[in-house]
Amino acid sequence: MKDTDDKLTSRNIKPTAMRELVLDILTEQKMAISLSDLEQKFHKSDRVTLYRTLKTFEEKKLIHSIDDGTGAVKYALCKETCQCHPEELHVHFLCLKCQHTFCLSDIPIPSINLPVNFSVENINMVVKGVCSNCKD
Amino acid sequence: MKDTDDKLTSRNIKPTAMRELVLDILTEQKMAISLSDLEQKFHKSDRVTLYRTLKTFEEKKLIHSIDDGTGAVKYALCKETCQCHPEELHVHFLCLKCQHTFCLSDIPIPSINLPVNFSVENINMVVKGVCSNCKD
DNA sequence: AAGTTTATGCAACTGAGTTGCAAACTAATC
DNA sequence: GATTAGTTTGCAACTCAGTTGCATAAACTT
Ligand SMILES: [Mn+2]
Ligand SMILES: [Mn+2]
Ligand SMILES: [Zn+2]
Ligand SMILES: [Zn+2]
Repeated sequence: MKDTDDKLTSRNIKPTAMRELVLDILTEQKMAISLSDLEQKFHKSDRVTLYRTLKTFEEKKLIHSIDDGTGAVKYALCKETCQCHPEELHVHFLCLKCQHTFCLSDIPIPSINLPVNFSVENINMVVKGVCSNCKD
Repeated sequence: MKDTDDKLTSRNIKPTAMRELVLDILTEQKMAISLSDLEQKFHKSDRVTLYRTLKTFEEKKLIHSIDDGTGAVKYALCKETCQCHPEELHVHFLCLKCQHTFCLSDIPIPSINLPVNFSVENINMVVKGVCSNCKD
């Protein structure tokens, strides 16, 4: 998996077997997945290793985390060049029927006029509703 | 506490001693508080009762909850007439220094153009950064 | 090869949120 | 005022996500 390795090394992450595997799984996903979801994609796996792998990936901005209020943080790949700055962030969508969490990568988070002397470092915007698949 | 009672009854919540007490504490707060925060305002209290009180308050839209990603949901009073519809919602702010969560009641959540056939029921928008008190 | 750093696996713990159940309390009916 | 029915409260116990410590294994450094 040369391609996978490159993605890891370009983010300064040492490409171990575990990490390649996790990155490949993340790449396959159409929606954001939680640590538990990830764990279940392995037959035998250690929760803590996966946990630390996700932490590393997030620190290095290979993935971003989404707190959609369901109780489990979800993760999804960042775009190649993403540095997760406030201007680069996108809206997320939680479907209340299928419980899937989508990256609305094309929808940037609108900028906000904060009160004076408040400064932004990060923004989490989660829209909840019904997705197109679940629309009756 | 006639005023407190009125607020409760107007939202169809039976005014018990516990509920009056909790509502009074919530009314005093300048920022949103968590269940644990609330618990610590009592000398002797039962976490579960407070938990259920907050749940009831939220169901009846006397308060709204804020998931600011700190691991503990915060709560704050709604405005008198609030029905917590998407158009009525406001932005929240988490200060990464003092960890306080503010209701930016004057800043409505901007409306978003969702992909076709996606519908909104609720939105959570939390801006993280440094508040005016913590600005160095 | 020996030594150093980094990653992994297992056990154990924390803390938020939640449920079940019995006792206490309230409101309604006789 | 006693009887009943419905609601609220308090306590115990549990779930589950997230986290830490530590010992082993693997990967780099000299
Ligand atoms: Mn995303
Ligand atoms: Mn608020
Ligand atoms: Zn759906
Ligand atoms: Zn602050």
